[in-house]
Amino acid sequence: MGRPRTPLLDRERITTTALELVDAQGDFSVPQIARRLGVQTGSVYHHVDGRDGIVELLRERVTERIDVSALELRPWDEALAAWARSYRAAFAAHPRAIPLLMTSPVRAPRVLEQYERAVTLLLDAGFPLADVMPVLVALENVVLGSALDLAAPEAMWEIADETATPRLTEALDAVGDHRADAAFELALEGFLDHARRRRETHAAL
Amino acid sequence: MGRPRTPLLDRERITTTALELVDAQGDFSVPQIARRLGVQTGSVYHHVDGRDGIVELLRERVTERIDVSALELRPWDEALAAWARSYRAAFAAHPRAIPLLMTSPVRAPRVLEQYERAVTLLLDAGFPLADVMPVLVALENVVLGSALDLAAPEAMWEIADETATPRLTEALDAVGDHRADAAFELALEGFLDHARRRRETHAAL
DNA sequence: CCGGTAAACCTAAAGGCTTTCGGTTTTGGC
DNA sequence: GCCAAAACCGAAAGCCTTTAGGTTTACCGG
Repeated sequence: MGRPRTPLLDRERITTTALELVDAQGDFSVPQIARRLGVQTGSVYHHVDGRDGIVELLRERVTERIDVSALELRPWDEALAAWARSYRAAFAAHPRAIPLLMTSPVRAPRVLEQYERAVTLLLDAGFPLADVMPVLVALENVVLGSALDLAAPEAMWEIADETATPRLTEALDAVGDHRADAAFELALEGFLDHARRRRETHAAL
Repeated sequence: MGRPRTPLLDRERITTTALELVDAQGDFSVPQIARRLGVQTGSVYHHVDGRDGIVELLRERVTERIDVSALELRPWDEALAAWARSYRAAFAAHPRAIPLLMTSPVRAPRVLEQYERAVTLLLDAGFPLADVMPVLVALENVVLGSALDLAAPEAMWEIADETATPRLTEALDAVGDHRADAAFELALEGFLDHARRRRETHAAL
C-alpha cells in the first residue's frame, strides 16, 4: 500500500472531479471524489483544506475564466459591461455551482484581487467611496441572478398543480431559449443607466 | 413511553425551532430540533416530510410576512415597489435563511400564488407575456441580493490580508449602517425606471 | 361501556458524510 | 546510504438523514 510510485492525487484533479460532480448532480462529497479517483476518502485531506477548501478551489476554477483585462477598458461603463458579461459567462458554464459558491464567503485571493481592481476602476471614474460597494454588489446580483436563471429555468418554480397558477405557468412557458441572454442584456443596460446617472449626480455636486 | 398525554410536537413548533436555529447558526438539523423540543429524532418525521419539508415550512413562515395586498395597488409600478419592499423586509428579518431557501425550488402553494398574482399584475399592465418572468426574476434578484447584503455585510468578503486589497478594504469600511437601505432603494428605482421604459417601448408598437 | 383504529412518541439501525490519526511505503535531498 | 517528508491506506469518532417496528394513549362507533 504506502506511497504510490506516481501520485494519484493533486489539487488540479480534485478540483476537476469536484466540478464534474457539481455539474452532474449539483453537489459533491469528499468520498465521491475519492471513489472517482480510486483512492481512500482520507487521502484527499492531504491535498486540500477540508471540504470548504475544495469549495474555494471550485470558486477559483470557475472564476479564473473571467476576463480581468476587461477592467482596463475605458470608459468605466464599458469596462464594467465587458467585465459583467465575462463574469456571467464564467458562471453560466457551471450554473449548478452557483448555490455552492454563494453560501460561503469569498476568500480566494484571485477573486478578491478582481474586486480590488473593480473598486479602483469605480474610484478612478469618480464614484464616491461609499457608493462603490453598493454599485458592485448590485452588479453582482444582476450577473449571478442571470447566470442562475440561465440554467435553472424551470427548477426555480416547481409547479405541481398547473391549474392553481395558470398565468405563472403560461409566463414560464412563454420564455424562449434566448430570453436569458436578452434578459441579462436588459438588466445590465438598466443597471448601467442607473450607475451613470448616479455618478453624474455626484459629479455635479 | 408510548403516546404522550399532551402532544409535544406539531408543525408550528418544529418550524419555529428550525427558524431559531437558522437565525442563530445559519443552518439546522433534525436532531437539533428534536433535542430542543425534548423528543427523539425520529418523532419529528411523523409531522413533517423530511428535512426538505422543514425547509419548505421555513419558506412559508418567512414569506407569509410579505404583504400580498401590495399587488392590488395601482399603478403597477407602485404595486411592484410596495411588494418588493415588503418582500425584502420579510427576508431581512431572517437573512441567514436566504441561502437555505435559494437552494431548493419554490414548491409552497402560498408562494406560487404570490407569483401568480404578480404575473397577472404585469400582464394587466400591458407587459408582453415573454417579458413577465425576466422582469420578475430581475426584481427578485434585487430584493434577495439586497436582503442578503443587509445582514451579511462583511461575511461576503473575508479579507485575510488587508494590504493585498487596500481599496476594497477601504470601500467596505466606507459603507455605513444605512447604506443597505439606500442601496436597495437605489437598485429598486433603477429597476423600475428600466421596467417602465421597457413597457412603454412595447406599448408603442 | 368497550373494543379497535389511528395518532404520537420511542428505540434501533442502516448508511452516508466530514474529519482526524496512526501506520506503511516511496521519494529525494544530504 | 540514511532519514525526513510525501502520499496513500485503514480505521474510527461523531455527526447527519431516513426508515421500520414497538408501545402507549386518544378517540369514535356501536
